[in-house]
Amino acid sequence: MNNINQSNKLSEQMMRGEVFSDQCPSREILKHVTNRWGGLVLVALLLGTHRFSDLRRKLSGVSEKMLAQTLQTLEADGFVMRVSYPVVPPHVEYSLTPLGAELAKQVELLVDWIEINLPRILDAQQTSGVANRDE
Amino acid sequence: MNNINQSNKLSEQMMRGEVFSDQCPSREILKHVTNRWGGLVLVALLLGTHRFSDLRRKLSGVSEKMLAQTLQTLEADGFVMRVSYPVVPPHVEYSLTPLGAELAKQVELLVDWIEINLPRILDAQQTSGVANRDE
DNA sequence: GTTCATACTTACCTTTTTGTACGTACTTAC
DNA sequence: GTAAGTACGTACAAAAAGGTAAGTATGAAC
Repeated sequence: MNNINQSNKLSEQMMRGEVFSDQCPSREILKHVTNRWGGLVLVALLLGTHRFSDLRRKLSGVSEKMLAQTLQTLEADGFVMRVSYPVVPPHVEYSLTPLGAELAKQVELLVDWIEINLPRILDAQQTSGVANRDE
Repeated sequence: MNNINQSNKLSEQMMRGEVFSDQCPSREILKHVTNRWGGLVLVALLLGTHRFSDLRRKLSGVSEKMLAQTLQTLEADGFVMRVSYPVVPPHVEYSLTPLGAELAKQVELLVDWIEINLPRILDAQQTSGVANRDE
């Protein structure tokens, strides 16, 4: 359409054909981060170590099952560290690994942008003239 | 646990209790951006205006239904602009609004981080010792 | 005149994700 | 002795998301 588009056709491909293509492992990671609770857990842990129940109370709406599952996925990805103290009642602490902290900061930027610009967005939704069937 | 955590308990709440609480509209927006195709479409459109079929070819794996649905949601949010030329065969162009471009850049940062750090992540997955039941 | 391309919509079905309710094991508080 | 708190696992159910295949309208190429 325009020559700008034409000229970086190759560089586009080089720089980031990856996520666009199915099969790429980054799509999987992105899913872990962008599913219902993944991102929220990461951002919550940016504020420091939390126990399981602390997180549950903080993320209003998570079920125990989902929180456990989310934490396990993030742990398996190497983003979250789990430390369990063998006492009764159980005491388990979750924190970010250095890798996880970097990721979490990116997620936080995105979430922050949305929160900060929420008024603009809500306004744009009004004036877009396009109806959202659901929600 | 630590006093750092204690001391910003209040400021945490002030600054970003929002997404953590259910009910907040930002959660909805976040969903539009983080579902299977939302983020990818935004990032793709950062490279310029695209026609429907261009996007379809670019995002390997999207069905027409999903692409149409995703675009409509993003349009309703005011992130994407749709311009249709009444010719035959149909010709429709999609591009980012200024608001959408800002968002898309944030998403791109996140996606880029994942792509760039994929080797580190894959490595961390190996050494995490935690198995992922699915995938 | 049959096929192709465009940008969709619709009905229907499958997969994935999320939730609910319960169980466990142990201890402290009432 | 009954309830509550802790950090989960598990079976089952519900909901949401996604996919498939077809249809629509129109004209252009073969």
